[in-house]
Amino acid sequence: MNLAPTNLPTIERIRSAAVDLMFERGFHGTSMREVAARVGIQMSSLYHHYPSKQSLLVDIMESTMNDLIGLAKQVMDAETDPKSQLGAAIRMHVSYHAQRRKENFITDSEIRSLDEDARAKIVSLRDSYSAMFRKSLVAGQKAGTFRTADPSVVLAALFGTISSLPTWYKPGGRLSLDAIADEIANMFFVGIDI
Amino acid sequence: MNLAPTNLPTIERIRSAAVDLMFERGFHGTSMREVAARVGIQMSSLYHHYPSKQSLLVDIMESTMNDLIGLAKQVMDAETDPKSQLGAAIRMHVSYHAQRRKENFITDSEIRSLDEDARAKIVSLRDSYSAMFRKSLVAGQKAGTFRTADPSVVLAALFGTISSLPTWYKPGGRLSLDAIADEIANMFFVGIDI
DNA sequence: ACGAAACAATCGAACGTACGATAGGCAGGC
DNA sequence: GCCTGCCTATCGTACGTTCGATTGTTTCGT
Repeated sequence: MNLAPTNLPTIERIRSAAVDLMFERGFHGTSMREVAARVGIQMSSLYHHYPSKQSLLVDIMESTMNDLIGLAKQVMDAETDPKSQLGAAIRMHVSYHAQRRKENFITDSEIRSLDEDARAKIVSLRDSYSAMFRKSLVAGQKAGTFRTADPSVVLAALFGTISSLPTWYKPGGRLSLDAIADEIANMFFVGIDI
Repeated sequence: MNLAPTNLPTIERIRSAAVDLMFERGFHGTSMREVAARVGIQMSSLYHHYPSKQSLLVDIMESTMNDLIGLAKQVMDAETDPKSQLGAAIRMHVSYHAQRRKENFITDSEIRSLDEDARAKIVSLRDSYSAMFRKSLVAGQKAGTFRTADPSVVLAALFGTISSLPTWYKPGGRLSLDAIADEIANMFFVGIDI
C-alpha cells in the first residue's frame, strides 16, 4: 500500500508522509511504522535517512521557520513605511500558512514535543520572526499610524488567528487565498465596525 | 510523590492531574501511569473512576464546552443589540479561556484525538457555540453595525485568536485579564489603525 | 577496461521498554 | 454483608530503535 508518489527521492517521500500523519494525529500520535507503511518501505529503512523520530520533526519545523523568516525579510524589505511592511508581512504569513498548511500547523503546535536543545533552537527562530513584525508595529505606533495597543497582545492575536488557518482553510474552497489574506489584514487594521 | 492537592475527591484529583499533563504534553503524550503517579495512586485505581483514557479526555472537553455554551447564553441574553451581545460573548470567551487555560487549550486542540462517536458529540457542541456568535455577527451586519465581511473568516479569526490565549496568558502577568479581554474585543471591533 | 573496494539503500528479525487495560483480592465504612 | 476504593500482578500489544545481511551503484587503482 504505497500512497506516496514514487517519483520523488525517498527522503522527501518520508518527510511528506510524516507531515501528513503528524498533521492528522500529532507527533506522539504518529508512529514510525505508519510513516514507513505510507512510504512503502520497512521501518528500519527510515533510519537510513533520519536518525530518529525527533529529527524528522526538527527537520520539518526548522525548514518551515527558515522559510518564513526568509520570506518575511523579502517582502518587508520591499516596503518602506511600517503599515505597508506589516500588511505585506501579514499577507505573506497568511499565504504561506495556506500553501504549506500541514508543515505550518505542525510548526505552530508541536513545539512542546521537541527535546530541550531543539526547542531552544526553534523558539529562537520563532522569536526572531516575531521580532520582525513587532518592529514594524511599534514603528507604526510611534509614527502615529497605529493605536498604541499593547504590542504583545496585538501580535499574539495576529499569530493566533493565522495559526488556526491550517485547520479550517481548504485549498479550492469557497474563498480564494487572496480574499482570505486581504480580509484578515483588513480585519486586523480596521476591525469589523463601520 | 503526590503533587495534587489531597483534600479533594480522588476523581477530581485525577481530572486535575490529567488536565495538567495533557496541557503540557498532549493527549497522546500523556500516559495513564503518569496521571496515576501525579495523583499518588496506582494506575489500576484510575480505572475505578474512569473506564478508559479516552473517557478522561471526553469528560474534560464535554464539561468545558457545556460551560462555554451556558455562559455564552447567560451573557448574551443580558444584552439586546448585536454589538453588545457579541462584545459580551467575546469578553466572556476570553475570560473563560484565561481562567480555565488548560481545559480550554485541550478542548481546542485535541478534537483529533477523540474517537468517532465522541468527536461527533464535541463537534456538535462546538458548532452550537459558534452559531451563537454567528447569529449576533450576522444580525449586526444586517443592521449596518458591522461591515459585511465574510462571517466564517471573521469567526475563524476570532476563535483562532482566543484559542491561542492559553499558550501565552499567564495568571498574574503584566496585564490584567480585563485589560486583555478589552484589548482583544477592541482590536476585533476597531482594528489597530487610527 | 576491469575487478575490487566503498558506499547507499533496503530488508527481516529482534531488542528492551512502555503502553492501555484487566483480574482478583483486601480493607473499611454504611 | 456488600459496596467503594485501592492494591499487586499481569496481560497482550505497540512503540522507537538497533543489528547484520543483502542488494545495486559508484569510485578507482592497475
